[in-house]
Amino acid sequence: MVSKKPQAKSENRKTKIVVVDDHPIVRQGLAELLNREDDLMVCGQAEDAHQAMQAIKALKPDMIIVDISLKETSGMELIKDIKARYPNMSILALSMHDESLYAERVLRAGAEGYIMKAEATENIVMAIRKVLSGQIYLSDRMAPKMVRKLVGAGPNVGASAIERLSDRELEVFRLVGQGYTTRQIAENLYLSIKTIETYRAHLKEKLNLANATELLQHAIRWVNSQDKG
Amino acid sequence: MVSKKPQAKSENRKTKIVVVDDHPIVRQGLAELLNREDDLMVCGQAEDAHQAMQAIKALKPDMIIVDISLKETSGMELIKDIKARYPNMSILALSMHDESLYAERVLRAGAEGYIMKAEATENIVMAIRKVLSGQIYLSDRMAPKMVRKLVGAGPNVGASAIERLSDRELEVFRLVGQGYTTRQIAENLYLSIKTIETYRAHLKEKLNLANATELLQHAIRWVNSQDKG
DNA sequence: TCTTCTTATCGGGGAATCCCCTATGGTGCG
DNA sequence: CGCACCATAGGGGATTCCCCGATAAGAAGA
Repeated sequence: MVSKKPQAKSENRKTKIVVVDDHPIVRQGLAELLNREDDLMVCGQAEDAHQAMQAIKALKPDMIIVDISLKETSGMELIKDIKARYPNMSILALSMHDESLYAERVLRAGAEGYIMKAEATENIVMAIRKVLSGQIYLSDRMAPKMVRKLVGAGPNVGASAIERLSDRELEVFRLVGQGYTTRQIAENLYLSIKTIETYRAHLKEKLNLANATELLQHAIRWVNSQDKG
Repeated sequence: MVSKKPQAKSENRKTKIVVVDDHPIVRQGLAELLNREDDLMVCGQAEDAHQAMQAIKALKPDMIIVDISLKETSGMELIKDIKARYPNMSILALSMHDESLYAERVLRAGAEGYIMKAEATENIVMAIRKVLSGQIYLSDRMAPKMVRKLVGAGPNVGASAIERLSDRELEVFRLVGQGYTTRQIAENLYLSIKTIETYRAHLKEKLNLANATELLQHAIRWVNSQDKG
C-alpha cells in the first residue's frame, strides 16, 4: 500500500518486471507480450532462484513473475525469500499446475496472485495489472473457494487447517499419508474400520477435500513436507 | 525422404509450421521466435489434439511442433494419429520433461525429434531446422544413449520399471499421480472405466505394487519428482 | 507364414471401500 | 446443565477394487 503503484509513475517511467522461469521460450514469450504494453517492460530474466535474487538486487524491479516449479530451489521458496528481503515487492506466481493444488500455498508464501500457463495471454496481462494495483489475483473459479478457506477458517487465520485437527484425526492423517489403507489403519490402531472411515470423512471436511483421492494426495504431500521440516 | 524438404521451396515460400501446446504463452513465444526467421512461419496454433488435426487439414503445414503433455488426448497419441494420416509430415516433440523418459517413446510414435522447453531458444530453432532437413534431432546428451538402445546393446540394461510401461500405461500413471480418479481418467481419455481399471492392474503388476493405495502413492511421488526435473 | 507376445480395449461378478446419515458416551466449559 | 467437540461405530447404497476372461490389432520371432 505504499509508493510502488503504477499511478505513482509518470508516463515515461514504465513498470519494470523480472521474469523467473526455467524455460527460455516462456520467458521470451512473456517478454514479448509485456513489452508490447505501453506501461510495462521486462527488465530482466532469470532461470533459477539465485539469478533471480541477483537480478532483483541489480535492477530494482517493481514486480516479479515466478514459475513455482523451478529446477533448484523451488519457486515457493524463492517467493518467501523475496518477500523476506523486499516485503513490498509485487509477486505473481505462474504455473502449469492447476490452481486448486498450489494457489493457497503460494498466497501463504507471500505472492499476490496465481495464474496458470494455460490461461489466455490477455488474462495474464490482466492478472499482472490487478496485482500491480495492489489487489490479489485468482481465477474466477478459485477466488471464492479461497475466500471460504481463509475466512471460514475462523479464529486462527493463517494457521493451516491441519492445526485444527484433533490428535486422533492427525494420527490417521499421517498414516493415510504413509500409504496405509483404511483396513490397515484400523488394525494398527485396534479400531473398527468404520471408525477410521469416520475420521477420513472428518479429514475431508476439515481440509476441504472432495474425495478419497484428494485426501491421499494431500496426506502424502504433508507427510513428505514433515520429513524435510 | 520425399519432396517435403525446405530445399524444395523457393525463397518466397516459407516453411509453414503448426504449433500444438496447451499453454498460450508458449505458443505465442514460439510464434514470435519462428516468425522472426526468414524462411519459417507459424501458420496455425492449436491447444489440443482435435484442434490440431483440424488445423493440419485446413492449413497443410510442412511441420508440426507438439507438446507431449496436453490436456485431453496426450501429445503422444496425437503424434501417432498425425503420422497415421500424414506419414510424410515432419514432427518435433516439445516438452518440459527430461528427455531420458520420453525421447524413445516419441521417436517410436513417429516424431523426428525431441527437445525440452528448458533449452535455449536458438537450440529450438536449430532442432527445427535439423528435422526439416530430414534428420533426427536429439540433444547431445541423449543421442548416443538412443543409438546404443536402438542398435540393441543388450536387453534393457538399467531400465527402470517405469520405462517398461507402455505409452498408454504411462499416461494413466501420470493422471493417477495428478489425483484423478478412475472415472475422471476414463472420461478424460474417452475410454471405459473398465479399460482404466485394466491399466491400473497392469501398473500394479509391472511396478510391483500391492494395492490401489500404493499405486496412488508411487504415482504421486513420481509426478512430483517429474515436475522438479 | 504361422505362432506367440504385447498392447489396447472392454465385460462379469464378488469383495472391499467410499460416502452420507445416524448414534452413544465422554470431556471440557461457561 | 446445556453445548460443543471428540472418540467410537453401524446401516446401506453407490462406487471402486480386483481377479477372472475376451477380442482385435500389431510386432516379433521361428
